[in-house]
Amino acid sequence: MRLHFDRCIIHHDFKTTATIVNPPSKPATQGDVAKAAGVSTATVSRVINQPESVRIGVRQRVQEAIAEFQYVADAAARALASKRSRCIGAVIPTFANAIFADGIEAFEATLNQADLSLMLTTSGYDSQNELAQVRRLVERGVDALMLVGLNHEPAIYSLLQQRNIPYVHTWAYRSDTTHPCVGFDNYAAAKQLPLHLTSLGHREFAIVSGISKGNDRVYDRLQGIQDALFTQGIVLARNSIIECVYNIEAGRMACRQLLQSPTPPTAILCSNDVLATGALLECQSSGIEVPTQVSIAGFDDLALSANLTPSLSTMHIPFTLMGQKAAQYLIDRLSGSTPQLHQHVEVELRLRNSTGIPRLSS
Amino acid sequence: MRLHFDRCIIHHDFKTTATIVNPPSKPATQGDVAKAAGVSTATVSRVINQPESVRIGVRQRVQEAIAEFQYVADAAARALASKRSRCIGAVIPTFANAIFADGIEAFEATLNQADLSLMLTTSGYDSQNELAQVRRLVERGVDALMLVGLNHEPAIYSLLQQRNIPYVHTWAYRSDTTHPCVGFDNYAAAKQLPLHLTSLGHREFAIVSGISKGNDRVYDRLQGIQDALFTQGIVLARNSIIECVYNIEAGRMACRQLLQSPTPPTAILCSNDVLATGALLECQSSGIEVPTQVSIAGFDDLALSANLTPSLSTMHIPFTLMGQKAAQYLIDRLSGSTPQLHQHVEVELRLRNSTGIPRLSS
DNA sequence: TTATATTTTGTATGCGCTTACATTTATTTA
DNA sequence: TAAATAAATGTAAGCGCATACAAAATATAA
Repeated sequence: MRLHFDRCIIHHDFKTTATIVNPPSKPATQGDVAKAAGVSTATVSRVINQPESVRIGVRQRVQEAIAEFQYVADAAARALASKRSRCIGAVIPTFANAIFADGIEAFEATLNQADLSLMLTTSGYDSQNELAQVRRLVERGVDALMLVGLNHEPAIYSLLQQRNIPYVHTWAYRSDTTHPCVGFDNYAAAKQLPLHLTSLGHREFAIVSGISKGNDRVYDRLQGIQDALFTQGIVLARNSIIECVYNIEAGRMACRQLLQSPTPPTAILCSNDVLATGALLECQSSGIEVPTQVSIAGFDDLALSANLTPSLSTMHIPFTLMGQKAAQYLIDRLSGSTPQLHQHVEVELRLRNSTGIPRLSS
Repeated sequence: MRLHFDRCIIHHDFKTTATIVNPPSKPATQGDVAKAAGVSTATVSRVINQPESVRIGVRQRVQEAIAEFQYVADAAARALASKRSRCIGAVIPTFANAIFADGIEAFEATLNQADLSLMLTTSGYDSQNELAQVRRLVERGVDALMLVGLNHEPAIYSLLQQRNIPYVHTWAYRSDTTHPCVGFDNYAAAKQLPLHLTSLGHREFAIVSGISKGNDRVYDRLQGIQDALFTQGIVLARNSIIECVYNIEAGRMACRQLLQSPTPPTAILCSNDVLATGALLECQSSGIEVPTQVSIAGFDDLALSANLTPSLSTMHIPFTLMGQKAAQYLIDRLSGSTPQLHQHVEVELRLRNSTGIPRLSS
């Protein structure tokens, strides 16, 4: 559990092993290995790419030679000759807030298991920027691509079709689209929390949403919330819906603004946990009690959410599973099979302590 | 600020432009462009790689042909012929908690400006895993590599030297090392907060640290804190130092354990904001007032930290600048120049509301 | 055993680009 | 204006692999 006390910095450096540092000579080529093993380069290539097709004895000889030379096949040459880079591209909106962390980590891990590498870039929630990033990835020769959300610049698709590059949409699900997707229905999922709150007796709502323009996930969540409320006979006033960027400060400001209204809501529905966290923290810092004075709900179930006080009621998304399935979809596509075009993952309402019965209306 | 109300999901799809979807014909090659422009492939290559070396008239003709064919140079072929992949690798411990978000985002942006792409992988804070990831990246033919922290498996360096791949360490700084680094002195930085707290009158401390084994940044911070306290005549008992993984739950548990002690500390020093956040949230949920009952300090100044109540006193790190400088170091190395081997970025103490004078000792 | 089918291995071409070198064209100098 | 010099362009040789096809080795059938 602890280190012994020590006033000096003793970097526990890894022991500098006595390995002779190989002079910066040229790395061995397939030809070197072939010569050493007494076979042709074709055979070396085969033991690397389809070992079963080489007789066991020969194969071992080659493998020994490979080990001896520390031979590593040149990726560029392989890519050029095979027309496969074994790299997959992905564009996510941002690294911030760890919104995409779990999904991407799982996506990459699954890819790696299939000996595929990930090339990850960010768009900053900007569709033109996304297009530029996709273009960059295509130029890099990625074999397949992952995109967050359903709506993207058409130029992206022509780029992809032109080169016949498989792709998949994630973080969203829709069955009535020609594009492959792996995710969940943001619209349907977003309906659940408002319905829960109306069942608790809430009638005065406000929404803190991300920027819906150009972002189908945000848009769908926003619509889902509004439609759910509408089924309960509730229609929100203009100033009860605030759209802002996904960060905590924005969530705080939006919350403050809503609570300063002459008719403050009894429940604030946020389309993302980052915004909900901001709202919650704003309440904390201004002494407003949650959920007794106002209920707050989020969406995404980030790591932080369950640990806030009060813990945040939110929608849990199986990001890890989603990332794995998205990766598997592309792997399958690349292997020639035709996986299911639309894949759904189940979300789950997590009712915690930031939501409760409404205060007595004033 | 808002959308008009609408009960139907209207995905504001991008207009499906009437662009004829190019048949999946083969992408144009340099040869096609050359023929169309009436020049040799060498000239096409030149207008792409060193436009100034081609006469303006010819250059334009070639550029028109490139545009007409929508020609994009094949990355694999370029890499094979030029022996440069224009890809840079990076291994970070994790995507979680957004600890590395700002730094990596800046690192990638700077790389992109130099027409370099990033290949990002995670090690899960495991040095063997890190080695495996580095191996993967080297096999992919990255031109250079970025590594977080100072201590790594020696095998990594032999791999890199063998192939003469430039690399840089980040998130840490040390002048007495042969390895290039861009970052800050974790040891020196970690000393500041404890000294501030002793100046406030604190004498009873506890530390919540990350796992120091195999992690030089955590180790240095831990030593820095202990050494700073030592200069004030304070030596911590074994059970006042807790090492745990970097997540909020762990921070909460550590905090709970410390506060349950018969002689609870008046100040808890955390080597990271994630742990500090956990500690703070634990205090909130168990009704312990911060800083009146216990002061809590963090390290890193994550986006969340300033928004907690009370806001977290912590050490601000210029992650964006650090990422930019690290990228620039590699860009310079690749361009043949010899940038400064050790580059330092300034950290800054951010005293906020989670620290204060100690409670009356019981 | 021989003829035939099957598996294993080698030969040789080319993936699409960069670049050293040779050649041509433009520019400068005397 | 011609000769010398400099700049622009073309020629052609790979870069290191994968793979179609041919050839050789082995297994199977008759």
